[in-house]
Amino acid sequence: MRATEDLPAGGGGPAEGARRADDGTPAGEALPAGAGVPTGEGAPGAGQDTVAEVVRQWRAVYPGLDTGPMEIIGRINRCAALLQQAEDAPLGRAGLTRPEFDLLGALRRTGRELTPGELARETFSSGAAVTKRLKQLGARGLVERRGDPRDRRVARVRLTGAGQEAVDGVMPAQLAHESAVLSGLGGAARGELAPLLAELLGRLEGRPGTPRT
Amino acid sequence: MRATEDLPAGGGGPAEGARRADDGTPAGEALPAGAGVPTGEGAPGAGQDTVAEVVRQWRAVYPGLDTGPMEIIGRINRCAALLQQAEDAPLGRAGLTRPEFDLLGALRRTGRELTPGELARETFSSGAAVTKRLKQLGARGLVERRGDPRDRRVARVRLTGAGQEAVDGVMPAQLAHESAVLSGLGGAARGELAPLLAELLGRLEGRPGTPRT
DNA sequence: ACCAGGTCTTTTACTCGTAAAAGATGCTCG
DNA sequence: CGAGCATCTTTTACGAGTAAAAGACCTGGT
Repeated sequence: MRATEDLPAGGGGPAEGARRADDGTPAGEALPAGAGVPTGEGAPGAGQDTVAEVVRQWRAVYPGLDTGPMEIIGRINRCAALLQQAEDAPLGRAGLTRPEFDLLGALRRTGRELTPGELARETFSSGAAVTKRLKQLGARGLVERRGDPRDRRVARVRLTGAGQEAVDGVMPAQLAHESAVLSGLGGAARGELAPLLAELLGRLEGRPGTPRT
Repeated sequence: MRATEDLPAGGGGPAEGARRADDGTPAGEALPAGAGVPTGEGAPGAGQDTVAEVVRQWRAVYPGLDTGPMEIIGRINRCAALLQQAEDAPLGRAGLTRPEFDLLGALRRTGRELTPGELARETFSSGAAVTKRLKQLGARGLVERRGDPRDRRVARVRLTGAGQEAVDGVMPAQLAHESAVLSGLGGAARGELAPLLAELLGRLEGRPGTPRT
């Protein structure tokens, strides 16, 4: 997760490697956030996820440890990974990657010009990454840049007409696609997940949250 | 996304790019999964997450669209991104990245020798990535490989004593760290999240789920 | 005015992961 | 038996992201 997103996918902002892109996570560290248990496995039934089996294996190895956190964190990580693969079909059709869409989306939702630095913060990515993406999106005619007259260090980036059309053309399909991915989830579950995740995310964001370079 | 994990983090398996993050998410596509709203924002209070603000912006732009999916998917992506940054402190201290830990963890939890292909499936990463990690972990003396006598195409990988010590030394700290990250989340919320995420993950994994190369 | 220090963006060097091709075996079937 | 195809792993080529340094530009104090 990377941590990239801009919202049709539900929310936040820019990409990440969730990223992760992974980041996914860059050269961070590597705790056990949920290795799957892709191998055969006995249980046939529904409702079995790979994380459950991995947790079972770990408990057998370390009977004394509390594996509770794995069941939440591992699942979030795994869900994010699968969602990012499944989620991006409409974007791919439009010839956009998620980080690119996140950037365009930030401009569209805020409705104003943004500087590269602001875009980096909105999309939770590094300034260097934004520079590269702007170069590509500019070459494709989706964004324009002009210098700020007041402060010549600063650039101001805005969507072109084609850029806005691209976002407006993809967004409905993206939201519909995400809706489809979540279908099959009981209505009750859907209603409960959002607030619970909001609480968790609020806590996580409370801490400074490792600002980007 | 990346999307790498092996469990202490809660779950699933290997990385992803998340990323991989990914992003994160590798070169997938880019729906709006939750661009943050890092900018000022008016609301001061607690319980405000960045995704909420992004959703608000999108709704203002597209009043007719159902932004519900964003509130779940965007938050999952953003949580995964933040968790992967916050989560890996103990691993870093041990000199391991998460993908490396995922690999070692797969060997530890299964308790047997695995082939590179099996490791790739367990850790949800590509075979090429496993090859590279095995080279590094082998050079550090954490894993050993020997040829399978029956089938010389196949390699068999196992933890060395040092490798097992590394996992056993880090795992408790990692779980404790993850527990700390989740503290602050009400006990009720903690109890509800795991089964809800399990249901979602089960659905997501039901589909083939883009097998790795 | 000048200069030390800070801000904003881009560039550079590097790492990591992937996809696709290449190698090396094993297996089946005529 | 051996040709052709499948399987397992590694290699190659490349794209993307990051951190850190470099550039360019403001600003406040003296």
